[in-house]
Amino acid sequence: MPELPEVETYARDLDRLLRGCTFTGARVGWPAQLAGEDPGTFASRLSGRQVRGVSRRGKLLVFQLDDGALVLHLRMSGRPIVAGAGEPVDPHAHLVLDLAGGRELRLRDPRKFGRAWLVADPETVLGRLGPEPLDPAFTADAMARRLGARRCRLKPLLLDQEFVAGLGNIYVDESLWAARLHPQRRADEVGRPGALRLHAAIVDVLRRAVAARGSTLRDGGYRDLTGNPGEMQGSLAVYGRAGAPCPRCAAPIRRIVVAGRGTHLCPRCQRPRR
DNA sequence: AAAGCACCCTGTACGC
DNA sequence: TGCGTACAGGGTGCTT
Repeated sequence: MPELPEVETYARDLDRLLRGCTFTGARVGWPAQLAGEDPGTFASRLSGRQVRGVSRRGKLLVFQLDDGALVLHLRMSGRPIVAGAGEPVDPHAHLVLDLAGGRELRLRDPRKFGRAWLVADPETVLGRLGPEPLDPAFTADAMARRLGARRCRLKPLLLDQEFVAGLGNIYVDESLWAARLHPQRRADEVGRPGALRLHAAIVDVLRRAVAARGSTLRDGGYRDLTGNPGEMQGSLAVYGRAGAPCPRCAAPIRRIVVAGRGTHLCPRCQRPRR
């Protein structure tokens, strides 16, 4: 569930809470979440490591340690929680990392898709990610050039983390609506004007979503570290709004399936070709 | 290169 | 109310 804005919110809050803290142990309830590593080895390697800072790359959380890094991917249902060691542990918190001083970093993840890596160099996990959309290096010119080299549809291309890092289903749909581009348009057919609109739309949508601390679509959906919902859901134009009026032209929003993913668009603003 | 599918898991929403 | 089914904000691996 968490995309770039939600993970950015976690990273900022975790950095404030955990910078300077030391891990003292780990309990692993679902070993597959360690990507093959032995739980005992993981726990002993993590013990004694101090958190230098917490940041985000794409949809991944990066805990820079005094030696190496802990990288977390929350995938569909992951949510980090910082709690006192005495507080009741949610049955879905399969990964619990002990902190000196009586606190714990817990990973609540009902679907168990989340992954944790303890690596010497975070680039071993992050190395294939595409550009950061909120970084100045993500330019409209580069966007136009790279779109022109691809013949696939816009929707799966924007979901591809090697093309651009951090976008997921919500913010791809929102960006395509803002840019007035149909999700099934071929990337090399949008032209320079389309590429410039798409670049501006991605940056604008993500900036607003970060400022709003993410989108919470339903109960049981995204919550920040404290359990509070985001505020972006009220500003979404198309995602989850099938049948509701387009904010721009009032035509009913439509939901279709593109590349196996639910996709929301305005059939009037986003024509298959224009 | 691009597209389609199975798969990894469980909770929730919805139709009957 | 209970039950079956489809679907979910992510990603990988394989085949065509």
